[in-house]
Amino acid sequence: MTEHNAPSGLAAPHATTGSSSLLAGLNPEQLAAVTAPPGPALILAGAGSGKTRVLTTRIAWLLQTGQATPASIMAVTFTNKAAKEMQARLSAMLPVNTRAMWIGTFHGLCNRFLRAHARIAGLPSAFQILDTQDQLSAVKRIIKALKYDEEKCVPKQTTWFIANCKEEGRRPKDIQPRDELGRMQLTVYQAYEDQCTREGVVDFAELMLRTYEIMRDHPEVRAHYQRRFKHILVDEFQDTNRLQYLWLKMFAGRPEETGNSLFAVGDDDQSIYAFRGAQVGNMADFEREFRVPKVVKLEQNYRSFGHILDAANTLIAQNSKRLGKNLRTDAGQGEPIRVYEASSDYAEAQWIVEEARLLHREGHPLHEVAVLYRSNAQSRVIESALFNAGVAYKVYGGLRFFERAEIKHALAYLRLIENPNDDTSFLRVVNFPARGIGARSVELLQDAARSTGRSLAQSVTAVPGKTGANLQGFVALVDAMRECTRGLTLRQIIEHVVEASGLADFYRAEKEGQERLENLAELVNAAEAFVTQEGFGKDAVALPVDESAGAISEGLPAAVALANTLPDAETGEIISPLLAFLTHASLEAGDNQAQAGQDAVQLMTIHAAKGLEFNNVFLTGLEEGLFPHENSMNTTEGLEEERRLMYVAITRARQRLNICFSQTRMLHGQTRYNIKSRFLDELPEASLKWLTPRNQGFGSGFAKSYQDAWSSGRGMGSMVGAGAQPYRQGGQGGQGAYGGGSRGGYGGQAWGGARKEDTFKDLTAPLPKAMAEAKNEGGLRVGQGVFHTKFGEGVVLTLEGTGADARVQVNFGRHGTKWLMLSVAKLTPIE
DNA sequence: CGATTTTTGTTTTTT
DNA sequence: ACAAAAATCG
Repeated sequence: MTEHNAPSGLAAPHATTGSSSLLAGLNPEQLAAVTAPPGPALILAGAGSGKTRVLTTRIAWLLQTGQATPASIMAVTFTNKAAKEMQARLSAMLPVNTRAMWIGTFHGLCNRFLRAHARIAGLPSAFQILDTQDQLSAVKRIIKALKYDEEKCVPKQTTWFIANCKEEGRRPKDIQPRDELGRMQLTVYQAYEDQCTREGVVDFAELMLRTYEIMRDHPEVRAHYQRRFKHILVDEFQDTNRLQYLWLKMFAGRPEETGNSLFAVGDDDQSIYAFRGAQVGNMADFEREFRVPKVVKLEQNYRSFGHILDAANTLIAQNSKRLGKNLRTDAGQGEPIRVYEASSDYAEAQWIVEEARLLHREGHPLHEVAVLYRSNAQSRVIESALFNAGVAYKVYGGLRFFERAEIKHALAYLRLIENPNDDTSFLRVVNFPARGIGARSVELLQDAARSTGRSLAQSVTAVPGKTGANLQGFVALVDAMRECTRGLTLRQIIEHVVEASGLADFYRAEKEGQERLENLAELVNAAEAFVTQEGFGKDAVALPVDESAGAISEGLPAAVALANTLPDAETGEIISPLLAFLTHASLEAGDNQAQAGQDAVQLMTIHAAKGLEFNNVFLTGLEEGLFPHENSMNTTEGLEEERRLMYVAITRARQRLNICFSQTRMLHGQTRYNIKSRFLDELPEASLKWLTPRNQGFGSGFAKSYQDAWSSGRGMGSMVGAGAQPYRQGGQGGQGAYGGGSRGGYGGQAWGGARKEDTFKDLTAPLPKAMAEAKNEGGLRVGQGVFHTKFGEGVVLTLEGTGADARVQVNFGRHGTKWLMLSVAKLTPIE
């Protein structure tokens, strides 16, 4: 999203010609970054410090001052969105031929590289790209074929193992297995590689690794690219993994030999992708290995007000391994951060809805209101509340366009047209729509293919009888589609395949198939759009190895794209528009945002919010175990990454930040009692405004939320376990549209999962014994907040026994869950 | 073989 | 709670 140069949303100055105006409006830090002398540069760019502006201005400045030609520039990003934005901003700044530059994602550029060097790479020129789903199904297939126990050699973990190996640059031959599992995984890895080679497919990690290896092993190729790309710029450098760093080093070469400049922009405090292999250490390594003369720090923030930055700075200061950076602003303190403690996730959502409405009434557009959460599961209750209140909202994340089942089915047929030996695609659609080819037939076919080392399509004649005939029928169908679509436009090809495959008929017959039909129609549109506006084949275009500065791109696109064919650099083969589109579909999963531009509250995970900014932010679920997440809070590294995530979340807000948490929350069908997140304690008290009393007990919070829920006539499912009186009435409320009440009311799970048999449907039944007991034992009840001299704040989960035997289970958050004897432990109720 | 029922597994995610 | 994958039945 656009980074503004003032919290008020002041737009960047218009670009004109002349480098002086290009640089106008930059602060001294930004200016130093943009005009850094040739050689390695590391820019430590804080949140909202104008990072994208610096990156694009740097390129423009290099071009304008004649230090670089377009063809000598490579700019690498992680997402297609970032690459597109860079391209767009650059074109707005300068009348420049961005086609001559290599601007794209790591994987997009690798794809471009490998298409140009398919032969050296040992790949068919029409190689296809496996996504994560395809990869998993391929690995599953291999594990089954090897007759390994899926309990021991878990498919998902094995794909993770393979990806990790590749990201460390390790091929099967480089690996020494240590144990049984390692040996199994290695065997699968080897078989997977063989299978990918046989089918002519590569996965994402393979794109990177194969490009790296070619650069490493082919001096003439390496020399060419090192000679060509004098300026390599990298965005979000803190997110690079080991292989990506090696890859960059390979393109840059030794600076003293090549004279190339590697310009890296990143923020170690916003490193939130260690879980998928990102190595923040690459920043420090880069500084050391390349002897970066001076790290430029962009600490002037143009986004948020003072209280928000104070909170962010104070929080992140508690992390140990940092390059060190402190954000500052000229914008004044602004409003304090508001903190709200809710009694339940439901009440939390309710509060957010009310506040969002209030903001809307005050004139804030809804798209300037964002609700952020740690995990996707949290969105549901918020969506419900917004929906019931009639407030427009939009959820980001989830299934993307090209990941939808019907789209993947259609793409599988298209891929088979392009490459009949793509077994993954074959298996996906061989019996979809159903055509009498069951699991047994497929197994026979796989056995036949395995014994001859051929593809499934090549082996159909080896299966005898009726099943064999069915299989041959399927192959004939695909062959017929290939024949019929020869010479057609991309649009016609897809339309034909959707009909001829039977997909259209299948979904027309389905009750719920309407949406899927619409998506298939949308696929045709996407293809059409790809051919026309995207300037077809951007990703698939192969550029001659010996092209000279910019010359190649000048006349090429218009003439050749119209012909819908492009010559391959080396082989002279034709790259079809279909192949180009399939590549596009693999590398760009497609937006999942419907109705863009509609004014709606923005719902997303904190990860998804990185790089975005909003006037009003609601940060939800600040509870121990949820944020920081329980799976990450037991190691220092894990906790520090969670803290960086919190830092990212805070710095999304321009004007108003609201943080909320809840005493109870439904998770996996059980009510959980959490205590507030330690991150709240790590924020400066002076920047916070508590809307609810500190240390408020469960009871008083409940009273309010009960009123809210009851007056709006909604269910009480998540509030069970509060007081006696609302208990019954709440059940009746539960018959309404929402909250799970319509499915037989609340069950025993409301008791922290301790009692499985407490499910009762009679809403007039007397209170369960557990509740009566709980209410009186030492003045404690389930959900009660307590204070312990050693463990600090906690929440009562379970009460057992009476009198001297009375025991209580308490969740103390970071100190874990403890069983305590009431007669021994010093517990003070918090009210 | 194909539909129905049971079991399972649920942090974050781009390419 | 809830969806997707696996197991089981006609």
